[in-house]
Amino acid sequence: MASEIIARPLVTITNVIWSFNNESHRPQLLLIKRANDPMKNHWALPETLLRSEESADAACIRLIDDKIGLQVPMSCTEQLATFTDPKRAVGTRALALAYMTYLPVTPELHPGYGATDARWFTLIADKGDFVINGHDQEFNLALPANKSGLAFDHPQIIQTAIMRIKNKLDYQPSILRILGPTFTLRQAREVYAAFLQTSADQIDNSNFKKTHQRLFREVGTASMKHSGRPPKLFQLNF
Amino acid sequence: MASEIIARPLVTITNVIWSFNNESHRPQLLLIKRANDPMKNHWALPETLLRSEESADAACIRLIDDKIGLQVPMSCTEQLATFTDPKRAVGTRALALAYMTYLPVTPELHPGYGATDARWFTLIADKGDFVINGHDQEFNLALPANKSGLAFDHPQIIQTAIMRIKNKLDYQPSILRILGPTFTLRQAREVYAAFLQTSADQIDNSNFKKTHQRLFREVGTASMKHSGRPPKLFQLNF
DNA sequence: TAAATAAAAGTCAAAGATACTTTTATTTTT
DNA sequence: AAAAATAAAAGTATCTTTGACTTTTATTTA
Repeated sequence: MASEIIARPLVTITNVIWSFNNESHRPQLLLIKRANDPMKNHWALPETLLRSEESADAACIRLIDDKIGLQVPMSCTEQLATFTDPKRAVGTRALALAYMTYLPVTPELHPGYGATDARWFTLIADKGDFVINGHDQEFNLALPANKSGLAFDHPQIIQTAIMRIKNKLDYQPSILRILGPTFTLRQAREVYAAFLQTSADQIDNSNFKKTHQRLFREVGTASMKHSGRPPKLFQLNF
Repeated sequence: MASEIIARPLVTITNVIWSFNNESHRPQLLLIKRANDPMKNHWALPETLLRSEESADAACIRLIDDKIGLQVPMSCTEQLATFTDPKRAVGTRALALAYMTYLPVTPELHPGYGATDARWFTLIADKGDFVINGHDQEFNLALPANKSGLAFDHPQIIQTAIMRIKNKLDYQPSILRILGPTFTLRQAREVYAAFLQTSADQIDNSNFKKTHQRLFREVGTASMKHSGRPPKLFQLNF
């Protein structure tokens, strides 16, 4: 068995970075426009190459610092899955070690580090499909990767991310970290609604509180500028 | 930024292979005794190196064929997680792409392919810890990797596998595939009991059926040799 | 000060889970 | 062959959780 058939692949850390859009009240994710080949000028998930003396966790934290200048703790990041199709990258063998990051803030974006542009794309539902929308274009994630316009197998990675979040909604909704350290029940319902493909007011506030109260605790009352009774503030229990 | 700092790691496919022990009525997993360095003579999970033109899924199927001579479909295998600590292997950089396989049979084991021995170890609970037991020794998975006697970070990988199985027990108990194509409710309860650290008769049969019946369907009645009413046979719905 | 608003808090019936009992189909013992 | 033992299915009653809906409360706006 010749040793040259053993793979020594490149390993890209590919990160699905989520935050919350306070205007549209929707979750959003970060895409960058690639400055270089392969897939130059295509929109893609932020990536970096794993380095020799670095764990994937550390590379993921470094990626976030490089792309958006934020030093986040590991607690807002988790491993998603590893994508290994030998043809997923063109011309070279590269594994994608996919991560997810829940940002508690929505920072201003500055292109750089291999990107000519960087934007937030909001998650919307369209006839049962998930679509990410922003910056005068949108990508339907149900389309095959090469049809969608997104680079590589990134539509599939994002789809996997969405499904993971959806599955965890009822026992460990880490996605709520995008709302910051504290949040109202309405905000939580807005996030849930996006992943369940419904609207926040289809989810009854009282029932939502009853069925999820083990997951968060009350930490005070918000001082709202809008009319109506001020909402209570909650914090995740985990 | 010098290009030599970019990692070109080896990638091992590391597989937690489960089957059911019909004597002890317990789930068991496969360990091999390593024939070569690193970690020569240590018990370890079966592994293989990813090849250049091969997906990780394909490598995992190949590993099972090499180690136990079985051609299994992808449906009995799933990706677990990727372990990337730069110090997890000695002397070289190697990622472990961990998988789980649920074997519907318990084949005879024949050492070979880098192993001087290969055995089934049954999963048992000991004061809240999980322990794997067999072949006149046992490994406590709660101990730090280097204390347990198992190679590399394999105790941590097995622990991750157990937790994944436990979390899926109530919505997609793929682990029941180790019982073969059909199974009785008692057998299912035996598997559940092992991961929930209790005994099968602590789980009420009638209630178990009611709360899990959406997951399996009746496909007939077993012809049992033992005394008592013959049990019904079930099949997974997914 | 009254109306409008938004959210919390409460109610009640239906569905689901849990502890427990009874019945049924089989083997073993007498 | 009948009775006892066994193991599993099937059934029952109570308690808990969920889900649709109503009422109350705290705030802003008219």
